[in-house]
Amino acid sequence: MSTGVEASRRATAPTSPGRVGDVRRRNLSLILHQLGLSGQTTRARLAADTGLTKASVSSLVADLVSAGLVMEVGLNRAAERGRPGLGVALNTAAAALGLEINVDYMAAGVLNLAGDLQFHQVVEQHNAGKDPEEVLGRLTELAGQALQQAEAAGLTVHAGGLAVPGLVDTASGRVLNAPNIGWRNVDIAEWAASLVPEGILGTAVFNEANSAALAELWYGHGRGMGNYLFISGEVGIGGGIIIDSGLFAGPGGNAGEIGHIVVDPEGPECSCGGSGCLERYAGQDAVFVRAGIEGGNDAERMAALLEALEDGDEQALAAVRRAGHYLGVAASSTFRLLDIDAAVLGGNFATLERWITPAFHASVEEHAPAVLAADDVVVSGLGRQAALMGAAGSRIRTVIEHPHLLLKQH
Amino acid sequence: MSTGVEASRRATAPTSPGRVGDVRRRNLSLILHQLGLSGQTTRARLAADTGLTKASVSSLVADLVSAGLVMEVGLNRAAERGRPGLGVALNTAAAALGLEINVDYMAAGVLNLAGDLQFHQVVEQHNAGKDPEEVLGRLTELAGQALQQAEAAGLTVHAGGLAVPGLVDTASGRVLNAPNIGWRNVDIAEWAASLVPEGILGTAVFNEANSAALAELWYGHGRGMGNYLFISGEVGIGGGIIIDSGLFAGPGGNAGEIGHIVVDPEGPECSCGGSGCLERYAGQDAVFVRAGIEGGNDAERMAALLEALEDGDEQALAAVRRAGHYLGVAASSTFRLLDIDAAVLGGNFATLERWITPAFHASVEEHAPAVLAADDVVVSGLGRQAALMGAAGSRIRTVIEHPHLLLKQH
DNA sequence: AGAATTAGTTTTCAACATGAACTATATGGT
DNA sequence: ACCATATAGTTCATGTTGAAAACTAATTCT
Repeated sequence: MSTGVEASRRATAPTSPGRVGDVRRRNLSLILHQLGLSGQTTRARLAADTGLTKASVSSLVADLVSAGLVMEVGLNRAAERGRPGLGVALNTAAAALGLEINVDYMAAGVLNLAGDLQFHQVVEQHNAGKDPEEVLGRLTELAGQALQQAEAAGLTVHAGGLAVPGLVDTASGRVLNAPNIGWRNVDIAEWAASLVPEGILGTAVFNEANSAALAELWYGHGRGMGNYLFISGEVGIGGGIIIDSGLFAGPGGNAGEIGHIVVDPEGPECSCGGSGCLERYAGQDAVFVRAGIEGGNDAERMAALLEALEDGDEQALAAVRRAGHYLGVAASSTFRLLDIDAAVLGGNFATLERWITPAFHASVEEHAPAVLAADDVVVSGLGRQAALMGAAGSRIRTVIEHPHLLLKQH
Repeated sequence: MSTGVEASRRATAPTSPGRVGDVRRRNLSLILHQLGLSGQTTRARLAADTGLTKASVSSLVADLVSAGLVMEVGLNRAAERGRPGLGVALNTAAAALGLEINVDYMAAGVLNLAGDLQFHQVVEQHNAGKDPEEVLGRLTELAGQALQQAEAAGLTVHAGGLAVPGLVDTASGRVLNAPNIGWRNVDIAEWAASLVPEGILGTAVFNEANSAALAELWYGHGRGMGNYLFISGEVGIGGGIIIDSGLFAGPGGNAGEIGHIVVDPEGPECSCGGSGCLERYAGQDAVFVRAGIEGGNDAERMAALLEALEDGDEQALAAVRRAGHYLGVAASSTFRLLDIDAAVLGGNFATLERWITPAFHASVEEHAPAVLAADDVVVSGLGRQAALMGAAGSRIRTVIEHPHLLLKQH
């Protein structure tokens, strides 16, 4: 007697036929997924944990081993009676390349199947207004170094992911509009295709905030949270919506743009053409102006703001409190609209944590009381690795969800 | 060479093993889904449309016929050469019961697999503050009449769906909080279980606005839209988010509560405990007060408002324009946040269409320019049938997505 | 009447997970 | 030492499933 759960957690009806082979694809993925949860384990335990039979697990694991996704790691002493199992684990030699282009830096790193960031390099560099070809050229170099290191360490890089601060069309590999670096309708599919020579899965483009939101979910403080709004304070304000332990990307793949929620219908015009957007109240520039901080590049101004806050400068404190207040307004609306009850703050908001979260909390309590528990606001600990790890992690997930793409036979 | 679509349209990794039999379940559903699109067709065309082989289609259709979900409808003259196909179609004798409890009426109807509303009855009745047992008792009577009519017409009612104006827990069959009828934490699972005697799928509870949003998608003006925000103006303001032709229900099943988006951070307190909520600006009571309409029940006041608007009463016009303006603020935020670009207005907002949509459009153009095309705001035509059809339709979808539940053997 | 064309069924086959039987390797008690 | 017991992993027969191809059926065109 069901009361209809299946109708609320909607799984849309299939539009393509199921083949017998789909079952194996699903179970290959299931094994990888379970290995991600269990770490090192044995075939017998995998069978018990997944509900598959021992026979099936053995067969599936054999395929995954020959695809280089799973490795055998000697005996697994269970310290109990019976024959000890042979240890199996995700193959740490399988990896994905993660890249990020941001306003004042670019970064590259290599993430293995188990989620360990193996190499990571950040290059400070101003990318705003630069020619995309030039920026991509330098990124190619940086990626090449990372790939070389990976190869030297015996890793196989199966895919790449690039995070950029703006709207992207992941499907076609284009950056639609990245205002903060001045890119508009840049097609990087061709560039991406040649980037990872061995990676038969190619290189995909992602939105920076969405990538960071996923990085928190998989590798950061969002682990185990399942549902939250990630708010990224870079030059603009980005966001990522995590629902049921997955990204809610929206129909076009660009949901989560919390920076252009209207927080005051009578508010000032925004660069997006609208008015009263959150970004005009809690964006980096808005806060600097309110705090009376002038001159220097972004990093210098942020340093000056932090110093002023440490010194108890009333103008700086008020500016940050105001940002937190409006951030809370936008978050309240989002919580109510999407039925979620937690937030993760990243980017500058993580840096400003001490001063911004009290105002944020108070504002949410005012506008959407009883939604947020005290410990449901978490601050990112991933820093500048977040977007890059999310982009690479998305590709790792692609491998975990579609391992059959890497099987030799067929 | 993929650029990673599969990573953006996230399909979370499986957590349960796939069996060979799952393939058939999926293909049974695929056939029903295609029949819903095609109407009457033939096995050969089904094979061409779905990608399955003719042999598989024949076998699947045979199962569905014996389950009473598909019927053969004589020859299908194609007016071309070759052997004519045997017509097959969704069995119009398979149906679901739809029910709605609202503030000042309750309704019942029976919807068949093809989406035709067979019986439909509305009873004007004030339910606010009444004892749930009493209301459910009267609804049982109404449902009984509908079921009797259905039986007399030879229909088989497989499941039921009830829409209520408030937060529900569909999984456990409870109404968590329905402020406008005064229900709080009412467990109706037991009542629901005994409602549809033959229906082995039971009766499920849904949120009224979400149900109405789905009704628009399947049977109303939302057909073919795929992505939109449905805004329901009843006593409160509800909403439903349709993404990729499915309901985005959120983690708890109650997403879409657009009525409590903050449209003015300095705004008045709301009954929800927050402040500046949309409902305080565009809710029924707020509009009546602004328009200077007093006395009478809701229906009478709405009639008075419409008369005043027709007469060109400036106060009434301003009140409705103001509601449209703030509705546009909340919609703008939603569009940006969720990356959607269309809206469907239902309930009172459909009634007030002529006066409210110009202000709505202007407001969206001001706060989120270039998001909305002129023809991307649509008005519901389903009226009081919307919620009921959505609730029944959700159960019809359950059958279409899980037809194996109704197969005799196994 | 016969060729052409389309619909639908039957037959054969390969992929796949299951379940049971079997082999392999450990521990613990006597 | 030896054997019962327990656990790990493999082998093999079986049932379900859709694909592919051959086949039968029904209609139109010439």
